[in-house]
Amino acid sequence: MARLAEVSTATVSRVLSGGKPVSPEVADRVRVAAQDVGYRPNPAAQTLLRGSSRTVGVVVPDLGNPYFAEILKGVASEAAATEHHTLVAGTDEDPEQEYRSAIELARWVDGLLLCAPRMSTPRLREVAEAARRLVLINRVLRHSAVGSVVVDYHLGVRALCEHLASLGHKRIAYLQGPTAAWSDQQRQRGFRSPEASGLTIFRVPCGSTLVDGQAAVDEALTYKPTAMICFNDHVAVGVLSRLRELGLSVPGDISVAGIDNAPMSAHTDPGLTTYAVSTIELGRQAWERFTPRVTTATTHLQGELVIRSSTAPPPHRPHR
Amino acid sequence: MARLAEVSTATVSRVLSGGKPVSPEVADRVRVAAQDVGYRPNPAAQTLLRGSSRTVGVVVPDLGNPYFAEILKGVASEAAATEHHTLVAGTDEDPEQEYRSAIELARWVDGLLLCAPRMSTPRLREVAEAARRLVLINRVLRHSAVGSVVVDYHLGVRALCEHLASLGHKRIAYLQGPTAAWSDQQRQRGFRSPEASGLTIFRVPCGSTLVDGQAAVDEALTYKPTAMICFNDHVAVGVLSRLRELGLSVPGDISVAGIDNAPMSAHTDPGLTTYAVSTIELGRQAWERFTPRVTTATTHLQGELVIRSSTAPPPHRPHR
DNA sequence: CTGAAAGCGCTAACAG
DNA sequence: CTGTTAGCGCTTTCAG
Repeated sequence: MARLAEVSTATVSRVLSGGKPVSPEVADRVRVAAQDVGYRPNPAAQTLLRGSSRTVGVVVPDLGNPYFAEILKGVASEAAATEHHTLVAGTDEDPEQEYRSAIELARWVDGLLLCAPRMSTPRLREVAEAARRLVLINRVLRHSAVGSVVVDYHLGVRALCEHLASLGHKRIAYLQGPTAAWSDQQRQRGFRSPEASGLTIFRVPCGSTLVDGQAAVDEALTYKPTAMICFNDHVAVGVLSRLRELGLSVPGDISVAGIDNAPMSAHTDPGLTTYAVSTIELGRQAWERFTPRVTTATTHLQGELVIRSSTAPPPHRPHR
Repeated sequence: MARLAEVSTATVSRVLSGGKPVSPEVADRVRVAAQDVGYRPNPAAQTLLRGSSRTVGVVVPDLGNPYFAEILKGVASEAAATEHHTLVAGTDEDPEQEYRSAIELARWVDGLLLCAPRMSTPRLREVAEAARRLVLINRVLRHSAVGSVVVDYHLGVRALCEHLASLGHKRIAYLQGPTAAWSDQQRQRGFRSPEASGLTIFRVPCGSTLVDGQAAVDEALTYKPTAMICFNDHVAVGVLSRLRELGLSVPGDISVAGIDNAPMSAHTDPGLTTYAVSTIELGRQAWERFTPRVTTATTHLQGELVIRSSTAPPPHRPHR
């Protein structure tokens, strides 16, 4: 290709990278030749030289989960806008894999976006050392050069509690997220707010998926709650489905609320009351934390209460 | 690090890559030193030398779409199992971006997995030339070294037609997918099957999302169909939601069927009759097409009819 | 403005 | 078994 245009490789490089002093005539010749041969520089060589791959890494517990899929979408789209690539890894909700994937990707990428709800703090710190730049989702770490974007889930739970209390509910079942997940603890903080003080909260082990929700309903019902707050909307959809099977009506017999406002939540029957957070915004914010000018501090994202028809005053007599 | 263990860089490389003749004593010393310093080889340098990045690229129209998210999950997980990384790009359903992303990633990766329903065949051919290895999802291209994994959607439509016909339906609205999408044409092939011969099909422009489905319902109803077949389950969920708003009961007044069997489809009310295809399997199959031993030919994936409660015999009198 | 040459970090080939 | 050396493809000095 350098041969084709009869110039040195250095000149080709100058033309293609742009903004270098090259005579217009030569520049054109090079561009034509490049087009002809379909020449594109080898990115590995560029990376080696520059010390930057123009790539960000995204590590999440489950790539199939729409919540993370949307975050990924937000990041990838921002990244693409500045000629960056996006490397991904799913970790199957396994702390060991969270660590391995993060460490592995860290070597490749300019910046790492990590959602690792279960990784231990020391290991997280190791990752922070290994990565050029690290941004955490829904988790914080005291460490220079580590930024965080966290959703203030305790405010969400608080808002849901206030909403349910104002409807007259007293006994609330909380379907917990994955054990030891940082963001579940955030949610639980909401139950210690003044808005929740008149409520009795029954904690039920659950998880983060539709199937988890479905499975946890029966245990939750043993507490005779008049409302359920679910770890997220997926769980809530599973709950609605199981309640329907049991012949209980929502919100007639029992109210159900989710968290996150998943796309489907506006279309369930009944429509799901939830705490809406914008995952696209989350992705965008996370991306911004990679740019040098932005502080490494923690960004707090607030959501808003979305009241649909899955919540209503409790029945006068408890069901059954 | 080589200094720390008092050996040459070549020896370090031999130890770390494994399977090379090194005395156990030295090997241990190197491993300890590497551990100490936290040394990890520079992947860009390795890539440059090897000519392979151990990376696959995945290009899909919408990273936020659960359908593609699951395919991505399947591929990423298979890739990780063999120490490969996964690079992604979403293309916002834009043919131009489909092309640019594909060409761009092709330079980086060992293999490219491409779902580009709208890209023109000549451009697709260009991508095939640029990529070391190319696998297409739901699309075929006559070209050596290009494999495909396609879902036989015409069989799905055929099965749905047979199912609806056997229930006594005659007037069916089909809510079309994105214009010019290859996989929509596949579906439409199903309407030319014998099973559909007794049916009158009304084609309604729609799209691939929940919101598209919601919006297309009113036009579809002008044909007074007794059943609707939707491009995919997302559309169907949007349809269910709009029909509910209109006060029409499913399946009492009208039957609705989807395609794909999205995770949520078992949990809608009523449960959605659909044609189930395994996206995980799709991802896995796609991955297998990257391994040299596997032929580049097209793999056909079949789904199966899943009958839930959104389909039933038509009402005796048409609604309204 | 352009070419020659060094070197990014690594591993394969070649000596020893 | 181990060290030395060349070179992967590019960009960036440094000369001219």
